[in-house]
Amino acid sequence: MSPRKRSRSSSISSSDSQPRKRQRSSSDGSEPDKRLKVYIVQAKLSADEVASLYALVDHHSVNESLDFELTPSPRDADVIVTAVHMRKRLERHIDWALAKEKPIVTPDWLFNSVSAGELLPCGKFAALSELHDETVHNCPDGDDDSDTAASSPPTDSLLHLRSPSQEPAASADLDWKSRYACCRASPLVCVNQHLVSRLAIIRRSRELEDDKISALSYDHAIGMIKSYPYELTEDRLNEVNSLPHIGPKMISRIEEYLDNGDIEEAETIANSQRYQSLEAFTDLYGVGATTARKLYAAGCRTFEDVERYYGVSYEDEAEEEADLDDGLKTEETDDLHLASQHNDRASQHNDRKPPRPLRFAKPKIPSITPRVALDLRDDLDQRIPREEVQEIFAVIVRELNAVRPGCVATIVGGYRRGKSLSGDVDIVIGHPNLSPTGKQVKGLSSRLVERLYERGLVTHLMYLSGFHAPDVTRAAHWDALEKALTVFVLPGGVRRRVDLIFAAPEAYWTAVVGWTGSKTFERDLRRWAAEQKELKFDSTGLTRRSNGELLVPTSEEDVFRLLGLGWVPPTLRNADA
DNA sequence: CCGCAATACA
DNA sequence: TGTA
DNA sequence: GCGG
Ligand SMILES: O=c1ccn([C@H]2C[C@H](O)[C@@H](COP(=O)(O)OP(=O)(O)OP(=O)(O)O)O2)c(=O)[nH]1
Ligand SMILES: [Mg+2]
Ligand SMILES: [Mg+2]
Repeated sequence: MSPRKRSRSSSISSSDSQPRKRQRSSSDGSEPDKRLKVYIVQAKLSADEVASLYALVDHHSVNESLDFELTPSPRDADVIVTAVHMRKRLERHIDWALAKEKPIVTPDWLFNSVSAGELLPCGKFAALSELHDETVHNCPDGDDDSDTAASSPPTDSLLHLRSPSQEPAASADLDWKSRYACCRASPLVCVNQHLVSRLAIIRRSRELEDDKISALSYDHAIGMIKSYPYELTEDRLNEVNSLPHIGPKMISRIEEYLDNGDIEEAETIANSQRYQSLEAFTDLYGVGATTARKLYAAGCRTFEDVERYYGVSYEDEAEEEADLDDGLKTEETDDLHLASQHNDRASQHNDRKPPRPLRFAKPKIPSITPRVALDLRDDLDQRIPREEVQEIFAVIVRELNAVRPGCVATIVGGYRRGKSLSGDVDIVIGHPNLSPTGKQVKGLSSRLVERLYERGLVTHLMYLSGFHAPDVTRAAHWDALEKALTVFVLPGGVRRRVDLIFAAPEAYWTAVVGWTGSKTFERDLRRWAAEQKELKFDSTGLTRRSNGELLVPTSEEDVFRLLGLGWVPPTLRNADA
């Protein structure tokens, strides 16, 4: 989202970069394609285990740093995975001379590498002890021979360097003049970034003031400028003027910017008490624009005011335990509740719905209340460095594989688009092959969250979907996704928002696309699908509008193909400011 | 003039 | 109304 | 605020 300011202290410090002269390296340093070829010896593996391994490998998986590929021939393999431990047994599948030239590892090497987010040293995973030395020598871990073993800086090197740059080149038919963000290439930082960040202030103000349509217009204009490949100058005005979503109003904004190096309204807004207060209030989880305006109208200007308003700290939480999660609890001062229960009276007295949605097991996981949100603020308003995102991801994958081995997971959200700091961690979890309607994932959501909670890794649960009473009135396959929105903490660490999205196999790739963003990119994907292709796209799937037929993509690229779109790598989906 | 992404859940 |  |  937008750069969060350190609220609190005044200092206006507009630290935005000035109009750039810097050339962005156009070639975008893509790698010479380092896909690691994996050969899997099926012997001694159950069908399930084989399927799991194939799933891991086949879906290049986990994050962009690891890129596997199945190979049908051991001779072409960079690594051979087997559960066989004896020479005689292995020789039935692989020529011994060949075996000595390859790293021969156990399936655990693959799982653990995926968990760690990097290729691990093979030593501990040698499948045959008598080939241990050869295996170590041929191991694809780290960089060839330099053998810094990658063990000292555990989850770094490979990952950190490779993730921001992206893999396959963007499709040729991207067009910066298109009116859909999903047809354009939008880098994280564009050549006119300073202008973009000024427009973003106006946009944000419109949003806070509940002028959604105006905000949308600025979203569109910002998106156009983000993908405009030239530095804006007077002589480009004509060209820019002819761009979609750039009308008279936006042109006047741009002209003002070119003349004065800034936009006055943006400056005024940014300096206004109201804007600063509203912006700060919405940093509180559960406080949106509407609530922020109400707080402001109630006289609040600073966080101290809000704390007072909601009843200051301490608040013995003795009575907190007693009440159940969704019975309304008249909390806080009479007027402003954070978004919460607005049970229409109908269901209030009516015992229609399942009396107990089968409450999450034993010790209830704390949910979010206004007080909790205030307590969490100091942690949650800190943004998350990439390295920590990877760390959190590795832990979650580790726990996930304990709960359901063979799952595939991908970090999505801003991280995947290359942001160096993220507001939260978004993870899509799937089990790409196997089982028609996600029997593998259903219910996984609560099981994983329970486990994380028991281990002290999840402290709060603000949202959990996935239990379904036999409610008939469910149109599409909305149950193709389960979500858990959590507060997660590594031992001794800062508490972080972590979103877990569990996808049924047929929804896995649309979920990846749907959760990679950016937000404007997503809206335009849906618009494109509807307006140009008579398709309906959302993170649960892609359907034909005529007959509702479900189109099931087999890869992320396939999602774009089915939509009739050129490939846009995640790092070029940054259509928002 | 009308539509602008999408939609279940708390 | 807020959330992804 | 803009596109159709
Ligand atoms: O209204 C929304 C909000 C989110 N998303 C998708 C796109 C977005 O990229 C993704 C993850 O949402 P999140 O709020 O985590 O945003 P982000 O892009 O990951 O940025 P941040 O670094 O703030 O988490 O979910 C939508 O499609 N519509
Ligand atoms: Mg995110
Ligand atoms: Mg998120």
